[in-house]
Amino acid sequence: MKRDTAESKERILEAAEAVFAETGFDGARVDEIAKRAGVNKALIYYYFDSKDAILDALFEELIKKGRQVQNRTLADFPDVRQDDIFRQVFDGFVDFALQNRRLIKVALAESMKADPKHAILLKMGEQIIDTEIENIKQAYESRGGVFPYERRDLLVTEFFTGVLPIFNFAAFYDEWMAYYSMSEAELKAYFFDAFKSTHLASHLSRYK
Amino acid sequence: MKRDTAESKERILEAAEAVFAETGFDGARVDEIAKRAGVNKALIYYYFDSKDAILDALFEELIKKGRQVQNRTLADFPDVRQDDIFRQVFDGFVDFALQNRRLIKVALAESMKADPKHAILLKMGEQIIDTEIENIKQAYESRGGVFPYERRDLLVTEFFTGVLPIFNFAAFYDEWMAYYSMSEAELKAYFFDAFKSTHLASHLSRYK
Amino acid sequence: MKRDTAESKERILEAAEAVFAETGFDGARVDEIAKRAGVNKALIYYYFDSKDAILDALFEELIKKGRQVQNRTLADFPDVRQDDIFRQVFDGFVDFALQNRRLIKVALAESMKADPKHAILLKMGEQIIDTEIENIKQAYESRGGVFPYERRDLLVTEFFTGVLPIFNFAAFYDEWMAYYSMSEAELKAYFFDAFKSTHLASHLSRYK
Amino acid sequence: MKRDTAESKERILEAAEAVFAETGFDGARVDEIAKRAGVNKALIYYYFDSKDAILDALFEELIKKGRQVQNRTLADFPDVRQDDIFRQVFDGFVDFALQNRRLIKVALAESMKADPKHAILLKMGEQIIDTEIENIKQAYESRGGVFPYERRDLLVTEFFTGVLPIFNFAAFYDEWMAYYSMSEAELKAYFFDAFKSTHLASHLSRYK
DNA sequence: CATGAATGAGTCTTCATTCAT
DNA sequence: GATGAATGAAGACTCATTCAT
Repeated sequence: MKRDTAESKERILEAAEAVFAETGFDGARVDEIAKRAGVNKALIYYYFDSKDAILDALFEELIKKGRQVQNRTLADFPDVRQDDIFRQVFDGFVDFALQNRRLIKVALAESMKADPKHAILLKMGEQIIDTEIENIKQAYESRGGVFPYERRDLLVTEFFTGVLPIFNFAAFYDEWMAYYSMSEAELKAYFFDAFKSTHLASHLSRYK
Repeated sequence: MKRDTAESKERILEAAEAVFAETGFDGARVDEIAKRAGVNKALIYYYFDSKDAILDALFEELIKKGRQVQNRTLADFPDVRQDDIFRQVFDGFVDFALQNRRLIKVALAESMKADPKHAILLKMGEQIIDTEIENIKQAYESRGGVFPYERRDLLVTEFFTGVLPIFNFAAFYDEWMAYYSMSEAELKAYFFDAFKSTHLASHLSRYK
Repeated sequence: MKRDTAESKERILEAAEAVFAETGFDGARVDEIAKRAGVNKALIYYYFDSKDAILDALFEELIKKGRQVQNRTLADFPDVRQDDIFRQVFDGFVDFALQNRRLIKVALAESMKADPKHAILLKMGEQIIDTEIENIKQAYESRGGVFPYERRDLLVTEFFTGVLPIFNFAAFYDEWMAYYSMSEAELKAYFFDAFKSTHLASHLSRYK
Repeated sequence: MKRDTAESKERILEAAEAVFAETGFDGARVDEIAKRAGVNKALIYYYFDSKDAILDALFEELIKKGRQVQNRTLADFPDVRQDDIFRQVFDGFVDFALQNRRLIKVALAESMKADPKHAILLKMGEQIIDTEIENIKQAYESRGGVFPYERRDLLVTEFFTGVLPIFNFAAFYDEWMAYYSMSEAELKAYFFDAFKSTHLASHLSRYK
């Protein structure tokens, strides 16, 4: 009873992402994933070693996508001196976060667990911020200046006031709209203003 | 295995909070809670109707504490015109968040689930922000002015760039220190600077 | 719905022994054990960590019983010079083997598996034979003689022509009676004759 | 992954024999057999109806080989009066047993199960011993004598002190060498001595 | 002949919850 | 209050077997 061949694996990943996001990883049932994917439960174990392995596969994909988005963004906006550059860069991240908000939810929840093997968000954050730092540093140096900030300072600043707010925005996007009966447009507009007047302002004042 | 009697309930709550924080609510085992509390598993069901009820009790306490902190803060700093008032107010919130970071972790994770009955963080955020808004509004009006902001705008702004960063800071506090071998003092210092230059700056520019 | 208290564990072990013997360990179903023991399946896991652990417990008991039988036998028949002593000793072993034939079946089957952790029969055999050797050696020495046999030789001889035939006799006891419609008495009589004219004869000719 | 075509079936049987011996029939996985045979799992079901059918095929082959060995032996040693004839006959059986020790393991384990359909060893034993009896009887009669033993007596004697020790020797051959770090030569030498001084001695004393 | 994909029916194990004392 | 024992209802994972190509 084969389907559009080899697409089953994709359907499983898609279904798993949805179920994980809705119930959390531990709350997710493999049965439910199978049902949503429209496949036999055993087929899931044909493609993946375990429930954990499904999440690993999803996270790997997420990290890859994140890297791609960042690389593309850096290529598109090589000069960070213009005032509106940051805004565009962050727009890119917000779109990425929204598109992947289901997995970001799971990543947030899992990363708060005690076992450090779950620390995916810290790893992703580190990668994103280090790349960003490297880029800004090069901009400084290409102008003959010296990058005047410490990595550890920037990691904290960028993670807690840059990366996390965007990820949280994505993670609570749907719940927020449901809770406040707010439209996507309204929510996005408010958030962009908020982010601009906080994180972006800080960026512009810092990196001149 | 009897202790100072009746303190068992407290021990159960304490143990549950720890276990929930380490493994997430769904990942937590009642057996483990009993073991850590040093009580028989059945005793947990003598005091609580269900595993859910334990979390409910913890959340209720958290909300109560949150309200107290906010009330105390508002009482201590009735006049928000001074530049450093906000800083003190947020210091209060950060301390509160850190002290309750185990439950905040759980609240964050649970609030991202699809079922709206888990939306505790949205409720808490709404309460905190509405109270804050009310306070600022009164300050305006006591000076004969008119509060010029919309509630929905402020809810978004305060939630995603005020409440959530602080809660996330608390939630990732331990993991961050472990991941980056960073001391509490260093992490706190960086975070306060970051928060000051983002959220606080925005506040000061907005509410004159 | 408690029963005659704490007897459940015993019933589980008893049922497991029966099921393991009938179907082999891998063929045994925990459900079937629970059904036969008249207990809830989960109770099995209350007392034992796993299906494996049940077998371990049974084997441990078997080894303990084996040691007891051997010690008692050696106490009863300290002087091995009499012709009929060996017969009595072996009678003791045959009774022990028959009484524990269900577990001996499992031990035989498991001991043939590749993974050395299953080698229970080799361990039991070694223990039995070493004790026996030690006993015979002391008899020699108490008479001022020297025990003239090598351990490795005796291990092979005793294991393959002493221990194993008796264990096999026990293991195939029921199947044999069913297959040949033979009575217990007839089977035992033939086997005792056979054993006497083989292993016992060898013993008597060897240890003078 | 095609090989010299049609040899696949042979490879499957070979792999199955190995896996059955290592893990027992119930512990064996068809996947593992396929992997070891280097064929697709479905191909196994092209050649065999079921996992059971593979074992049946192997057992059938074993029984055929057993018959051949016995017939050849009887042809080679028609006159059983010579003292060393039995020794040669048993040597033949030991070689046969060692060469087929993997299947003998499985036969032993399966034959101890409750369901009589597994009683292959009893069937094999009966065939071997009846043939042997028939042969000895003819020797008696050709000399004008009368064969003075009962079939049921001989069945028990030969099975438990003849056939089974040899089969067990084969079944535990590898495990024994591993357990005691004993060489093949040493083990064989000890066993032959042991067998000679027990079963063979009995034979020689009985059939004059 | 051969294979990758698919599946129904288990199979062990877990877990929140309850009960008798 | 407190506990050891007990249980129903899942839960993750397995496995022999089949199917389409």
